[in-house]
Amino acid sequence: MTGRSISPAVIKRLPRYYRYLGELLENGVERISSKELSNGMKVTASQIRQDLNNFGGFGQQGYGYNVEYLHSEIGKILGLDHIQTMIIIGAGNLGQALANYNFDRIGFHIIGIFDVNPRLEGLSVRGIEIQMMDDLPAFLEENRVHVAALTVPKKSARPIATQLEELGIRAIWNFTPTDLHVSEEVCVKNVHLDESLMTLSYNFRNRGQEKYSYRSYMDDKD
Amino acid sequence: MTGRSISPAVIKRLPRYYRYLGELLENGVERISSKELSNGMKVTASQIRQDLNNFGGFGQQGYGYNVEYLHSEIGKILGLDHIQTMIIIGAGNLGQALANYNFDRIGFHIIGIFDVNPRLEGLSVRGIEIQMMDDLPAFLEENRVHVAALTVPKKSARPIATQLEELGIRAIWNFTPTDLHVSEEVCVKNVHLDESLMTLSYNFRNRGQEKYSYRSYMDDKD
DNA sequence: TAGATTGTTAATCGATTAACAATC
DNA sequence: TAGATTGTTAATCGATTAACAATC
Repeated sequence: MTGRSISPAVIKRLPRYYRYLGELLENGVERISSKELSNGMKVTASQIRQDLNNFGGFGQQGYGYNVEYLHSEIGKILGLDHIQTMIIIGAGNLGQALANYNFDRIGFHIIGIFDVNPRLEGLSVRGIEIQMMDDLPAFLEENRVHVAALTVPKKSARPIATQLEELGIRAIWNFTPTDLHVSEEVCVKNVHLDESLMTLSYNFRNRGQEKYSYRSYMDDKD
Repeated sequence: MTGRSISPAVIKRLPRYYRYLGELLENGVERISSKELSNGMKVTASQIRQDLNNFGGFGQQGYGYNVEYLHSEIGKILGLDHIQTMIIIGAGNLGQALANYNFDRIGFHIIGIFDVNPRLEGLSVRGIEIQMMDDLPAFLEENRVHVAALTVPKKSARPIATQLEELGIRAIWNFTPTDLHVSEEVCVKNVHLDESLMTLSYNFRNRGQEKYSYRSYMDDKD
């Protein structure tokens, strides 16, 4: 369980498994085989078994997988089994939209929103008061923060990322349309909306040219 | 230029090339070699040359690439060389945030916002009046729409996607945390925020375990 | 026990990297 | 011309799929 590191391709599929299993759970499905999962998710059964076996065997020969158990195990792998805290840096439209999104559902609790605009000071979003960036260092002294979502204007993205790193933040969810320059210590996950839209544009304009394949699912639609 | 279809892995990298070249352009850089690009973008020079050669040769031996030319050619490949229209379905926080995001910058012009909530009727976001879903069919008769961004609640996502398909929409930018069931005719690009956050969570909790590699850039940080 | 389905090894496929001849 | 750097072919690497023995 220690040495080998898991391929990013595998990691990227786990949340989708997790979500699908969650839906099965809601529908009262107790057990499922890799073959059935394969049909429902448009992934090969072989890949599902390979993926899961990176983390140990969760199934049983002749039976398949227990939905509830598998769901909770994948949740553990993804770190969803305990509450993590998040702050939002940048209280603009996107920042406020994130604050209103229910990430508690997957174990992420938003405990602070920060901005530089004094006109926003004291306003609340979903019961969380917007604070000034100057207050951030003190806030981080008092509160353990796992993830910072970055929704500031492009031009302030890099300096603020540097500041966050200096303040000890080790995971940044980056919504700014730029690449951040932080040390290898800091995990960055980009949500580049413009790039996402551009690939949709490409696929839209060249649609019909791809030969259909199972594999294309994740590549094309994500 | 016709037959072979381009790998999704290549397509996914194009927007990032485009963005980086745009920055070089702003900084007045006229020419660049694949080696220099490689250094700046943390991708191998070999990969850059391979990627570009899927679309024909944009460079010149002994010289490298003309930044402006390459930027504009990639823009054409991605369909950014002419204005495309977009509507937003769901005028909640996320929908409004998208309406306020400047996608005109990359050639996408938002021409309509729709919702089912009558209390939103007549309100404007960035000068665009929110219309009722009932008005959508008539609107689509009058206006050519290339892309529909879907920012409705999870439970209405699938029926609305079906409706959009029936109304002739052929590209959906899906922000709902679910997979849509539409025909192969319709291009779907998912922005699954919850899944994105989950992979960040995984990487954050297992940080330091990956061996560093060039390749990991796109996989880890996107 | 017989049937089903996993866990896992082997085969295939595709994507990345390396190398180098072509050529500006 | 000599040097630089592309376009492209070949080699490597990794990820997906297939197959099957293990076993519930």
